[in-house]
Amino acid sequence: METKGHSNRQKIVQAASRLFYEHGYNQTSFSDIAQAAHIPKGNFYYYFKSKDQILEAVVENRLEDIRAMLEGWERSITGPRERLLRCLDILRNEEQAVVRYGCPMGTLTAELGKDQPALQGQAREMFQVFFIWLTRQFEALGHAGEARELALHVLARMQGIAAIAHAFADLAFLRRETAALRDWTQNL
Amino acid sequence: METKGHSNRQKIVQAASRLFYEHGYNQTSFSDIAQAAHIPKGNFYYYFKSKDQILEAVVENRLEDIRAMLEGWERSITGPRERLLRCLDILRNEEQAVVRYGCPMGTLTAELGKDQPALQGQAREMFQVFFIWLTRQFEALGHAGEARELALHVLARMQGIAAIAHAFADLAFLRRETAALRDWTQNL
DNA sequence: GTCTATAATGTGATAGAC
DNA sequence: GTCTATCACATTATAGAC
Repeated sequence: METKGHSNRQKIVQAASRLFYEHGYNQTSFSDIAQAAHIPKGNFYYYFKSKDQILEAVVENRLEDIRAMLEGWERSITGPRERLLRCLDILRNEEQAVVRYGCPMGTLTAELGKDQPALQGQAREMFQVFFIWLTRQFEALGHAGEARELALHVLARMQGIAAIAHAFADLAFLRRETAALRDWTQNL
Repeated sequence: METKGHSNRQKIVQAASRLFYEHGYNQTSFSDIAQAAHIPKGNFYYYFKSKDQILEAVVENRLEDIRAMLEGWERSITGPRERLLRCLDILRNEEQAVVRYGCPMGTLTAELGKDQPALQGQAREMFQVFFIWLTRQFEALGHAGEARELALHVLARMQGIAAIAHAFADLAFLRRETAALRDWTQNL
């Protein structure tokens, strides 16, 4: 339970999370993280025994953020359709980052899925949290029988938008396709 | 012009292409490639001066394959709609590999897009070739005014399917969503 | 808890004999 | 053209002083 944690530990996790997103997990070295977090290299084996464990902490940290965000929407947004639309807005709100670095969940999961199955299992959990939340929204919308299929469909559409927007660095495409996905959700 | 090339050079390119796909570019070392190609490490600086140049050759090799495939369809398949459907079939034909390793173009472009812009430019060319070909099919289908948008839409849908199928190792999802994309194409 | 020094390994790359 | 030996460097990781 690292609910709070020491300031140093938090600094490491946040620096690592950013670097993993911007440069990828394998391309980020201990030295990179230490430098970005302003922590001497050797010191941070006090907090983490291996690079794997930093990723674990990073994913755990992101999961907490995602869960807090989704639970916040459950409380602050009344209808399931409005909640779904709010979810799609992520792409627009993060459009600069998406065009530059892709989707933080998608690119990490893809990278680890190649040959680090244990680590990918961790990363996939982020998708799982979204999947469960989306499924609940579609059920509330009256699509109980196909809620899981619709949830995966939306996840895939969002991943595709992020992937192509990133590949072509195409902001207009991201906006256009996000709008189309909003329309699809409206007319569902 | 390495149309044919020495047997050794071809062995290196093919081994590297497979390893880049299965383990990622950054996670594949010179030693890995040398071992897989049964070529002594030192020897292959005779063929390539750097790791970048191997990637360049790999992408060039894949581009030739892609172009040959698309041109083959132009000759062997009469209607543009049938050609589009044939293109979607890639996902089904490669379903095992997609579930295991994701899309060869998408995962490579995503990896390099993080912080190797020069190399990403190479990889993106593969998407570009598909994009141009798809655009031509939609024009032939009578959608000249929105052919480019439709082409990118299809690319994104395919990328999304591959990404989620890979993330969840979900073969049923891949088949279901590919079928849905086929329907979309049929009714266009 | 914090930091320095350094070990052990693997990396991309080179020189030069055959 | 082919292969051996090896370089310089960066990497993850550890031991131990403070």
